Amino acid sequence: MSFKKVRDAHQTENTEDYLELIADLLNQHGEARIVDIASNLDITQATVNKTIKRLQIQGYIQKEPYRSIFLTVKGQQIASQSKKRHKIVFNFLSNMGLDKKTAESDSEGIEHHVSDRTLKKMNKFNKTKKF
Amino acid sequence: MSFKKVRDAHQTENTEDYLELIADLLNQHGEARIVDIASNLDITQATVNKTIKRLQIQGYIQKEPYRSIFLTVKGQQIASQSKKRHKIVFNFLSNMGLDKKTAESDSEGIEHHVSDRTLKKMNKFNKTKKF
DNA sequence: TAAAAAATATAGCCATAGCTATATATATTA
DNA sequence: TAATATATATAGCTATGGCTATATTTTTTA
Repeated sequence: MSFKKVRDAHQTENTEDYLELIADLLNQHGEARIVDIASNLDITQATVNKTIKRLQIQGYIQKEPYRSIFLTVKGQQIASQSKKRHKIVFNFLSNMGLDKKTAESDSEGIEHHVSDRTLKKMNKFNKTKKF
Repeated sequence: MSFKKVRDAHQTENTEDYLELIADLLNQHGEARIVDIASNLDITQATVNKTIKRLQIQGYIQKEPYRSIFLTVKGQQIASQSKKRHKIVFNFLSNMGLDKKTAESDSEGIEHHVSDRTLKKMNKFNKTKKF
């Protein structure tokens, strides 16, 4: 076993969740606001504000004070990769016969822990219905 | 989406990893020591010591100062449930055609994010090779 | 058994992600 | 436009899990 740097992994997870959500909000509403993120993640705006600051420092997002949020190229890349992974996992779970709700909530957790190898198998199965 | 209490989830993950590992060490070597846990998890003994203290306070393990670690009934229950989940996920990934190494490392991450519903599907597939 | 080595414990540091309470800025509406 | 409502920001608190450095205890070995 090797759980090395689980802490880092968790931060990466959190980062990916934020970026994916921000991308969704931008697509759906043309803008991503702190309130929206807070309500989606079911946490307070203060917490979101703090994390947004970190994401900004780390170069994933671009933002002016009191203005809404945009993704940098770096942020967009992470968001689209995450989205892609998410979709593959979601479709795979659906193809296993799971209901939408379960497939959705499980895929949110699982997407961050699936290697490229495994993802490829899932993707192949989604397309061919065979392993 | 609902990532409610992700932080709590992460602590649960960590707890499960520790308890599962402690159970393994007890089975394999008759005792679970802080050094062993540290080397297995690739973290320092000081960190393990601190977490062990939390697990003790939370009633998962029993331990005297400078002595090795034992699981309480509560701790054993979590450990065996985790182990069971882990095995199902590992077998499922193996049955998908993934190599041992990938199946092992992916299952460690995934086991904490699989609902009972999904677990059942995996288990059924492991037994019947059908969904 | 006394010295050396190994294991455990503790103190004190950092970063993160939660929270509440409060201040400030922006947007809405009367 | 002025008042109100909404959104954002900040301060300060908690708990966690990392770390290093250092003390203490236990075990091993010379």
